[in-house]
Amino acid sequence: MLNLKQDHSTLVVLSVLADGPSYGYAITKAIAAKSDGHFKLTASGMYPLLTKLEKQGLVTTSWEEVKAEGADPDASGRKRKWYTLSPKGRRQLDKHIEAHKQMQHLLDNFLAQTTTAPSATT
Amino acid sequence: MLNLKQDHSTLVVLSVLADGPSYGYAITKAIAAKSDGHFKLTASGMYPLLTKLEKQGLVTTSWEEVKAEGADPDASGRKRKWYTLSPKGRRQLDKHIEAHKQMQHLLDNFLAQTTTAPSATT
DNA sequence: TTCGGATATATCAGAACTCGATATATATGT
DNA sequence: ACATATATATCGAGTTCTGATATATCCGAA
Repeated sequence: MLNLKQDHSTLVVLSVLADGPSYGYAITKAIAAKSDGHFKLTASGMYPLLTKLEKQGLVTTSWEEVKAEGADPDASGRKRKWYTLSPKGRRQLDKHIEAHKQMQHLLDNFLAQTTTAPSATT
Repeated sequence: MLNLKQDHSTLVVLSVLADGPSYGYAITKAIAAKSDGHFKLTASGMYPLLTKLEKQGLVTTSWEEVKAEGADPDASGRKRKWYTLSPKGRRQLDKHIEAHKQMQHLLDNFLAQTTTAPSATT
């Protein structure tokens, strides 16, 4: 189970939001599901990141009340904060994917230049 | 010019040392050269990292005096601290490469699951 | 011969990041 | 009634990041 750092978190969260609006808790679950349980982004990584994305204008937000089944319509239930990918966020996602591909390419090239393998012409 | 973070720095530095012993300044130059000028690891990232690798037993070190051409043999010239990859470091490099490949694989899979591309069946 | 740029190692400090723990509250299943 | 899941959010100790600073030698050009 790999804990994601900010760079990867950003890529992955924006990618999840590219599927449609979602909220913190659900994004956490989506990341675990889509990575087949390999990626983990906990609440203490998620919420500060989402706040940052909002400040950068990559996502827009709105609150929604989650009413319990047959609950008093006037009672205030649990709240969800929805995040929607903005056009700027969409472009940023594409940039992140590009950057990620480039990094892969450069790193592969870098490692290929060396006797990276232990030995054995055996 | 991409500034390397610790994970990538470690991979890249160990990889350079797999070619043979080297020292901080030369490793900096080697990273720039081998990445075709794309990777950058500055002194303030390099030396703390090398110290860490030494503490972890991934590299061994030794000092060497760099004598000036025809200099007084008793005069103390500039010093170099050489770093040599240890067997443990060699194994760690292999692990890092594996981890890096796995991350690539997982991330590619993750991104492939989504409508990541902007649009256009064009 | 003096001066600047390259070589060489290293730390500092403010900022940003990490991550388990904590806080708060509602919803659901047993 | 109680545990677990849903849901958002912050705290704080520790780590990492990065430009700036410190120190000193070497070398070539003016």
